[in-house]
Amino acid sequence: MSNVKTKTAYHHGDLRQQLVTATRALVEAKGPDLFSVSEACRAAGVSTAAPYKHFADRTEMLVAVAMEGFQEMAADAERAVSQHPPGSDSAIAAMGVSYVEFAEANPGMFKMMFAGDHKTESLEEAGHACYGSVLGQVAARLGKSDIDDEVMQATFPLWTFVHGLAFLRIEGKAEFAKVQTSVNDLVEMATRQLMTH
Amino acid sequence: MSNVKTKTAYHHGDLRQQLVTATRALVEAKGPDLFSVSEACRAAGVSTAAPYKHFADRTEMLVAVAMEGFQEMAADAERAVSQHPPGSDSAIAAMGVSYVEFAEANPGMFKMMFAGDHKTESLEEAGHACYGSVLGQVAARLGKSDIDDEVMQATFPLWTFVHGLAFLRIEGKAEFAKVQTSVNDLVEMATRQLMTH
DNA sequence: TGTACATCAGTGAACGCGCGTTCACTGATGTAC
DNA sequence: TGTACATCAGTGAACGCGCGTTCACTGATGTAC
Repeated sequence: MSNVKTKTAYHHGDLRQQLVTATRALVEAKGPDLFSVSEACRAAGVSTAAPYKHFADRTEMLVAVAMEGFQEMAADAERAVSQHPPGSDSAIAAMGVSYVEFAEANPGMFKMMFAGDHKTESLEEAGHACYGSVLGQVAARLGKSDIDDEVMQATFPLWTFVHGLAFLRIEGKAEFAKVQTSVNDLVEMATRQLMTH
Repeated sequence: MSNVKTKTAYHHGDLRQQLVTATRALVEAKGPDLFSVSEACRAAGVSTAAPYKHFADRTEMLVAVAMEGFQEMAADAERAVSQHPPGSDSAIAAMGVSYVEFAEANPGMFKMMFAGDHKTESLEEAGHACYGSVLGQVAARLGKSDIDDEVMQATFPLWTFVHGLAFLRIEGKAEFAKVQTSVNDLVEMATRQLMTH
């Protein structure tokens, strides 16, 4: 299989994607700060100089992983929301649940996406796109056709809640606090409560 | 002044505390993963071998900083709660606000305290002590004399919310989401809403 | 189809660097008499 | 009070290590004729 890799990878191959995948695995395994270019190269089976044909530096490799994260997160949210009536509490809650589930499935990447280091215009955009679809649902829920200030004020507490839940679950604090309630129930309850004025 | 330091620090001095302070500053400046023993030594004005008279290794230095964090956090919460009627919504909200304010004042330390690396029994204890005083307030609010399951289920969403708010504010996501509502108002509203069943 | 050439992805060796930790040591301090 | 000694906090040099990045190179591929 390393044979196949080598064959397809050389020249116009998929080394860039292989490196992103390796970087992603390392970010999960030891965190973005402890990720090293050398180790990603070892994992991908190439020399330590190879990445510089695809990325300007170490940071760009991490940014590529974060981008992949935002894209997957957006896709997850889209899938979740599509199974509920648009603008319903359950649609909003479903997006929240998918957010937490993404974080639990990709804790290293999730933390990195929100770590604030390595900011890029395209990363910022990807983040806005994710948040935008939540804003859209809340607007629909409030019977509004555009995203005005009221929509934004109403959405932020929901984000706050699911973001906190994502982190606490990643770090095992749900066990620490002896909570057995499922993510689904927690998010549904909070959505209902926080949407009440 | 480095004179004074040297004079008082040598032999039975306060090098340990000086190193903790230096480590703390570095954790704030560049994060716990990028903290280096050498740099802390430079900051404290001692040789790189000196810390090993006070700490077993690099990790122990970070643990000491996290401990300091939990103690300060607990003190802040105590101070905040003492200015409100015990078991009131406003007392609970005040603890939440102090949590977020601590995080904003010590973002690096805060993230490290919840990062999950470097777990220690005494750190775990310190965390429990912090959470315990919130549980106590919620129990009082619910008219209970002990911390039973209902109290714990009621408390967790509150923690979730303020934890999420702390992180989002640290990372500047409140501006990202164009929210101007103050931390105080956000926490008070959420407390009221999440305490409703 | 065959050949000459330009392109450019990946190589492998090297660089300078800062790191965590260890070691035998030194010399200021505290204590026993 | 003075002296001899034990303690032990801090030194400075050294260790082996893995890192990010650069560099001249090689050789497979795509293209023009």
